[in-house]
Amino acid sequence: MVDVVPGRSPGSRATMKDVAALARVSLKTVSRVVNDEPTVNAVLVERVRRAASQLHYQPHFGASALRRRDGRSSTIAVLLEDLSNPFSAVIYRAVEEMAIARGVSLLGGSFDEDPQRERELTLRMSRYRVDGVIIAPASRDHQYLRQEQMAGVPFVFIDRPPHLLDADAVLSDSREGTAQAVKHLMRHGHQRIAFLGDLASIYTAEERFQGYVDALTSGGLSIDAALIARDLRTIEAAEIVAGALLDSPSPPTAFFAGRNPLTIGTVRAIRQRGLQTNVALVGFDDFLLADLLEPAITVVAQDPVAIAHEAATMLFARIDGDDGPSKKKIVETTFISRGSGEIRLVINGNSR
Amino acid sequence: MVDVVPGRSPGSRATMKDVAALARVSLKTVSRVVNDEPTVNAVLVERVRRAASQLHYQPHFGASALRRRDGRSSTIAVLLEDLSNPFSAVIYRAVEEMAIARGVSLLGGSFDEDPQRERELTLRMSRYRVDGVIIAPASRDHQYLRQEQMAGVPFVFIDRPPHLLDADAVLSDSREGTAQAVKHLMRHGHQRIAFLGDLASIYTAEERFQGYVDALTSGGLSIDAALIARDLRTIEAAEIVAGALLDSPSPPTAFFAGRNPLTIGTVRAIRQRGLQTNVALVGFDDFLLADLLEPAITVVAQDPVAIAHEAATMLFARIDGDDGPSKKKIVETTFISRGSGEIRLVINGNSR
DNA sequence: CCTTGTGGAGACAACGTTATCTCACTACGA
DNA sequence: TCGTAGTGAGATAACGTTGTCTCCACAAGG
Repeated sequence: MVDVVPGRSPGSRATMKDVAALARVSLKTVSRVVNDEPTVNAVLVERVRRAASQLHYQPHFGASALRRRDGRSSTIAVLLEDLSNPFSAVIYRAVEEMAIARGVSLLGGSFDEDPQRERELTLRMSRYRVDGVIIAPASRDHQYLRQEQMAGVPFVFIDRPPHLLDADAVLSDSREGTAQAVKHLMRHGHQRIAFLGDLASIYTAEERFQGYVDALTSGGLSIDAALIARDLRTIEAAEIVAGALLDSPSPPTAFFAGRNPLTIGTVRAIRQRGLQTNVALVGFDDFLLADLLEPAITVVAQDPVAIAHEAATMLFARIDGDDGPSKKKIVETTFISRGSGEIRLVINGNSR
Repeated sequence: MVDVVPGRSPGSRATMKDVAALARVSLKTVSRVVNDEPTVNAVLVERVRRAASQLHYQPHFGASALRRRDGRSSTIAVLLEDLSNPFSAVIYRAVEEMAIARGVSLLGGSFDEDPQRERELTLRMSRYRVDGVIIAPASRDHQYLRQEQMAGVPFVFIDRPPHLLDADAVLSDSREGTAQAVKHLMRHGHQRIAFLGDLASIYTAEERFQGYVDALTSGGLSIDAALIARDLRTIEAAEIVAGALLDSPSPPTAFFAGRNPLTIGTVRAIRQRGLQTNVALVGFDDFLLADLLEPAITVVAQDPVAIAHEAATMLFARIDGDDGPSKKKIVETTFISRGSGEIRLVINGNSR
């Protein structure tokens, strides 16, 4: 069986014109059939269908969008911190699930906490005429998106709110979640609680730090700068810093780690020193296998699937014409006790 | 400061025509400036640039591609098993890095091992007129892509080869990697080695099973169907099956798990029974924290970044006109000993 | 002086599709 | 018999761009 179709040369595709010629109808009739318009005679519909399939006709979304009144590209952009990290990846996937039900495809991109890359990628998306954008921004100035909004592109911010821009947002309650976790450690007798955080320029990192401060302050503890390490990005950096803290003359008795890699780095540092049954640890964000470590790791879990569903729902509502005032949705965090966060302060061999 | 631009209403965008009018030049001159053609007077270039920026002009990729001779959409499709699993996510991200350097954006999609979804998503991509496709297929019949290839769309298969289609491929050496791992277990005295694998319909799952058979056969051991469990997809399923095996009258003394979730499920089953120092385990595919479990998990590691780089390089070469015969590239796996795979067979309390 | 060449810029058509208008034909009532 | 409404289908223009052709101004050469 030879898969060659008369009149088509390799490297080119059949167009409506070709289908129309083969089916002996006008271009417009093919268009009507392709778009399932009901005003076409059944005989012609059948003839067009047959011709289209014989020529392997695939409609050209771009050309169609160009001409259509609504101009929709059936495409949205999903721009996240790093598609290879689980938090971003799960969000992408959850949005994909909702988009596919609508026949919409996703243009995905990663910012890597680089504000310039955010700007370039996001503006680039407008060249594709995406119907909307879900964005976890790296920058803290989103005025440059005003023009895009005015051109009719809806934006939904996730994980981090818009700055200097009025737009929808879906956020986790990082501050409250962190405060709960730190208070939990305090209830277990800890007073020297170290904080490991990501870049202070990142909204969520700052929120978590504020939650830490909130908890200590509300418990009457003072903030000890020697126990605070910020701007940590990698497992390795956290491992080094946590190790240095543990080796210091007055080490912390508990850690709060503001992000997965920092939690893991801290686990490594604690393990290396054989302190895993003495030093408490709570991490922000759950991770696979947290329950299989010994002790299992207590965490403040986010719900990336819920965040993604909320964001996609908001975005599609906007695309469908919702022009009400911008909304802000907070998704609660969940505290999961597993052991590492329940280690009590031990002084001279006695549990307090 | 009001961000209103004369003549533009909300919901619409400036076009070249608008820019041309404002700059008092012809449409074509704007096109030349936008495309950096050198034959435009510097004064006009400046005037056009100013007008474009004043109107927040963003070129329309779609319209441009429609008209241009090459018809390139500056878009490729990256279609994987599940963007939310680390293997797929890392591949996506590595491709993204290479694409961004070329000014190409990614349309990403997940198949979830559903052949029909593969077909729908992939053909859908041709409606977007993507310049090329990287695909980790779910089906084992890719004849339906012939027409796409003939229309000039290059395909690069990763992780799994094309079937009934001539196309480039980048694969891991699953069979050899597995055989090595199973022989490693045999060298540590094991004769009853269980195999846990994914859907037999999946190419890599079948390859790994064959590697297992290769190793046993070459070592003179017989294949015991009671030790083989296939078509397992989830952590939970693996946990149940591994548990049942361990509880059986003649349990395996070692496990080979053919995929991350199966490895993790097996770890859980072994742990629950307190057998972690008695039963050996090697998993296919490395995972974060494998080294922090006790014992740490020995694995056959793949190199998703290398796979992605190879695939993207091949794809872009094709897009740039390489029309040589199809290529097949094998990326080697790496055996990483961490402890769980080095547990020796113990009989009556004596190490053999 | 005229011819020829050159470089810069505009006019126009076309990419593949859809919106709108028009027209031919049928059916039906007066 | 004719007019009228309704229906199905084609002709044409347009979406925002770029390829091609043309034209004009100016310079250089004879």
